[in-house]
Amino acid sequence: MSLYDSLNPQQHAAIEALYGPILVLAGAGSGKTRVVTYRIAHLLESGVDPSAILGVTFTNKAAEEMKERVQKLTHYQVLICTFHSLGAKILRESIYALGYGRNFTIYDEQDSEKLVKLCINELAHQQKLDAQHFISLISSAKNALQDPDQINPASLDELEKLFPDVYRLYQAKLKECNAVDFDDLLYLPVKLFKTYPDILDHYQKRWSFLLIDEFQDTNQAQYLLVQHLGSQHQNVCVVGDPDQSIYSWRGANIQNILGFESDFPGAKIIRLEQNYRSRANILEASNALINNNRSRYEKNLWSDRGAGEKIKHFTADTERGEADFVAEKIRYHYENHHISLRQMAVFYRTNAQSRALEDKLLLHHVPYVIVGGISFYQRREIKDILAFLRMVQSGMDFISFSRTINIPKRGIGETTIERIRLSAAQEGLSLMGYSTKLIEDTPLQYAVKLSAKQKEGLKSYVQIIHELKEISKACDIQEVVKAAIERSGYLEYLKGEMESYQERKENLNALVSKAIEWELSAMTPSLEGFLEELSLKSTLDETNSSYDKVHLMTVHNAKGLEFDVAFLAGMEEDLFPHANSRGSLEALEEERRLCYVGMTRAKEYLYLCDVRQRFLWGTTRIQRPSRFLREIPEEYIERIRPSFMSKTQFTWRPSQVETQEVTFIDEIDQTIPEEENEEPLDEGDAIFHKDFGVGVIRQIYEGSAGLTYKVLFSKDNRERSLVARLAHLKKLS
DNA sequence: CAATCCTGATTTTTT
DNA sequence: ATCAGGATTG
Repeated sequence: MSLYDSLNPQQHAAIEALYGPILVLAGAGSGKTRVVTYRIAHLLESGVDPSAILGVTFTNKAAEEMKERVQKLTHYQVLICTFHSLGAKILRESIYALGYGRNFTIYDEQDSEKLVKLCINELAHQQKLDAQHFISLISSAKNALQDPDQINPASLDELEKLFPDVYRLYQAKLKECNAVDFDDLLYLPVKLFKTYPDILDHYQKRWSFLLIDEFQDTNQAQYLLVQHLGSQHQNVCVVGDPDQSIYSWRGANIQNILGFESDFPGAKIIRLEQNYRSRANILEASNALINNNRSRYEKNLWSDRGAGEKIKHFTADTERGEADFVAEKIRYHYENHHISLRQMAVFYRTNAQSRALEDKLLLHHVPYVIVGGISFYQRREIKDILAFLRMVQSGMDFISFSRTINIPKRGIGETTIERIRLSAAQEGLSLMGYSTKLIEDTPLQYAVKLSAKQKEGLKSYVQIIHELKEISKACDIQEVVKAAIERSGYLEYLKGEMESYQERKENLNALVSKAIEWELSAMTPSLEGFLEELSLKSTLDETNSSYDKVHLMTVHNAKGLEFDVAFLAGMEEDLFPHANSRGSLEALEEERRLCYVGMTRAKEYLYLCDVRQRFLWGTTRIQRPSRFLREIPEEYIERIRPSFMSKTQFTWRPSQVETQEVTFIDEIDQTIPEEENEEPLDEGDAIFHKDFGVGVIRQIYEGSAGLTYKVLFSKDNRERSLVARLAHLKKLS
């Protein structure tokens, strides 16, 4: 079999044993994805039915990548999905046994929070309780598979006394809305399997070969899901690396990887220890770092890719200096090593750090893309339209009802909404069913009194939903989405807020495009399926990834990726390791694993940066270098002085780079003579900038590159420093 | 009772 | 800035 010749003996062993449980301990860069895809290929070659194979990953990105690679290798379609979409799939088919309808809605955190607040208000009357806190309590309870009755009251403090009641009511309300939350997607299937062995049996027979990726990040519910599905046939292959477990705060349990051996007796254990990714300097430095963790299984990753360059460590004065350094080094590698920008990445611990980096990259004309930043689907306008669509789908979904009923303004406020909810429940009707009766003047035992205006409004609302329902029966998804935007009068409603109208409108257009795209790609397109997909995907796919851009992301987001050049920014105490890990050895060790993940992403060049002074949490703080810097032996590190700072700063632009911001680069490059800026600008002036929109000048000062404006732009609330002679600023009013 | 205006907090990581 | 929560107004 020539296909497998390229594998090393350990990889080979992981692929050969088709039956029985296997635990693959795959170190960073040891060809894990390769093993999984080849294993699937081998299964198919041995005559296993493609529909009998189930691959489970942690992220959508990983699932898609693996699906694609299997498709390329074998030309078969194999079911590979995330834990959450697997849960959704199982529930769509079998949730009726738990008393929900199969067209249930999936609530995101915002939706859940609203519901939790309702519960708290109902139970705790005047008392003010922290909804966020209760949400996390509910989430951990579900991850630990605890029902409200199983909560130990002794473990609760004074403010948490009501927790079991809130949890119980919350769960009841979810059911009333025919909705499930994120955690339910794991929790309910396990419950289903426990209660109904025949349903479990069905799934055990359906998927007789399981492959689980990133096993170190599974929580209790996910683990039990795997255990249930695999307990009969035992054909379970799990792949993971305990050193890369970085989601314990979400309930991930490293012990799962240990427990595997006892739950699946006779499991074959295979270690992949050859790293094909990084240069030895990078790999050995990472090994040295992770060795500082006390609770850890010995492992020795090695690389034969040669020592490579030493890791560079740079200390900047401020976060702007740090960003300048990053931009400069990106330029250096791009020009001298001809490394494409997409092969370079900047990692940071917290999302907030991206601001300074973005500013400087823009200034230096370095094309970049932020991976997994602000979520597209969490934007208000998107959520509003989706809520309309959910009402079409279900009619019981209170959260979506209360979100949309007063859009546009119909004079129906919170109080009326709550009354409708209550009365509908008392009548035993769905929200839509009750509303229909109400406007038809059908005699009701519990009728909500409405003013003429409210009644008129409710009438038009019900009519819109009915119309959309008709359209959804007859038309494509994209037509329904378009209709939801048009019939609801949403654009007119948006015009009330002139500020962001254009942007929001564009987002809605993007939603329509997404619907078109989805229709083309899905095998059996349905509105239900479309909504489900959107609920489970937090970010809009970067379809423009064909552009050559530097990738910016949090270290968490970097897992599973690799780059020729990687920067770890903000290597400072209280930032990385994060302040919240102070005093907890476990949390600190997780930070260290996170740092390990970040470092091992780099193939050729790795930069670690820290800053003496950083604007953080509202103030400028003096920062100390991260302990992680000290934990890396000197021999692997080269310290860099800030002497490189040349005046080339503002002149570089990637020459053959194809970017979306072509116009931006071209325009900003034509330096305008200063006298053309006829209107003198002052601090406090409102200005308009071609690329950033409206802003206010916060400060004018003499910077290293000349007169500089510090401008706060309202579009994204970011402060950017603009060199006066390059900036196109028009004074407003 | 709804709509509008004001205040204060906001930043760890995410399916 | 934006969002949520609270007070005020109509």
